[in-house]
Amino acid sequence: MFSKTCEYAIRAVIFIAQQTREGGRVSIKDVARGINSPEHFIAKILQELSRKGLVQSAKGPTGGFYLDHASLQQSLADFVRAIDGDRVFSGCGLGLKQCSESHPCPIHHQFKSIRNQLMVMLESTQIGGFTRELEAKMAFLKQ
Amino acid sequence: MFSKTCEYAIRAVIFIAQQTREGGRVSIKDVARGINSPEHFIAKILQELSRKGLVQSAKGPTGGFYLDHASLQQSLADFVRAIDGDRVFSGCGLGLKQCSESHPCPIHHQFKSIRNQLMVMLESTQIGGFTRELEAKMAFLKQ
DNA sequence: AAAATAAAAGAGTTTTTTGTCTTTTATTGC
DNA sequence: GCAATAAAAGACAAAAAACTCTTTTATTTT
Repeated sequence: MFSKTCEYAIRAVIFIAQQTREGGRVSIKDVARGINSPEHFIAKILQELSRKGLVQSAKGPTGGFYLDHASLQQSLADFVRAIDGDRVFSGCGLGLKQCSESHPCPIHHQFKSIRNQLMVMLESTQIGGFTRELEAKMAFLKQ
Repeated sequence: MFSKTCEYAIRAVIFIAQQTREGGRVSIKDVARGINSPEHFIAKILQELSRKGLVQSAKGPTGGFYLDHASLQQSLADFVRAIDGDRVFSGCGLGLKQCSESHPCPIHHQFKSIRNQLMVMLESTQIGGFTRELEAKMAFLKQ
């Protein structure tokens, strides 16, 4: 569904949101440990998200990653779009470039419905909304 | 959503179903032209499906690919499973190996619902069921 | 100012996926 | 039996995705 990069990105950002809920910052090392991902790989991904303004970072001692008020309210869809683009939401299920309402592939309409539901779900889910479940160990970000 | 291999596979099999609806066979060349795919690549894919008994083939002059009665009734889900496995239907949205009902990722439940709908859709769609739309040019397999 | 810390940047490597080319095997029609 | 046809098989090649390592830059603390 999503690229590995995107999976790591979402897990990382949810992790950062939880870890920094009372201010503070979290280092790449801790993120990598917290979501069980390759350290340098997740570093690259967070750099990218940082450049796009979807996560915040600070260098030096006491530095690390965190989310400002705006970032905390971004939806999962925003992060997915930033990493994987919107092929997830609008690409043809059978890979046709020209697939559209007026030139549909055989499963166009069925797929459209599924993809729309996926999009609604991702649009309506805020990245900062999982903290409680994670605290209560009712949800997990690794293994 | 699906691998390129799987996209080609589905398009190819739908094409074969349509082209051979009154008996007869269709060559790899024609399949490749009909769905606009790399000839040798789709050949590999059909070989694989042939080995698994999901499409039928015959060598030599008058040879080619076709679908027997059983294959025509297979669902899209069967072909997807044969190529991409069932990660599409059951894999974790965030890539966690251990994600499950009792050890869920934060979006486990939401994803499960979407994936189930995808599965129901693919299970309830027969590969041989698109012939009419294709004939009427209300659906397309290339461009 | 110097040392320590932590992200940013850049340049790889490895693995997987996608795609190509050549040879072999089976079947048909003459 | 021979030539032609078409799929099967196997070995490569290219591109993309996933991952690693090293150096640089910015910041803080002492």
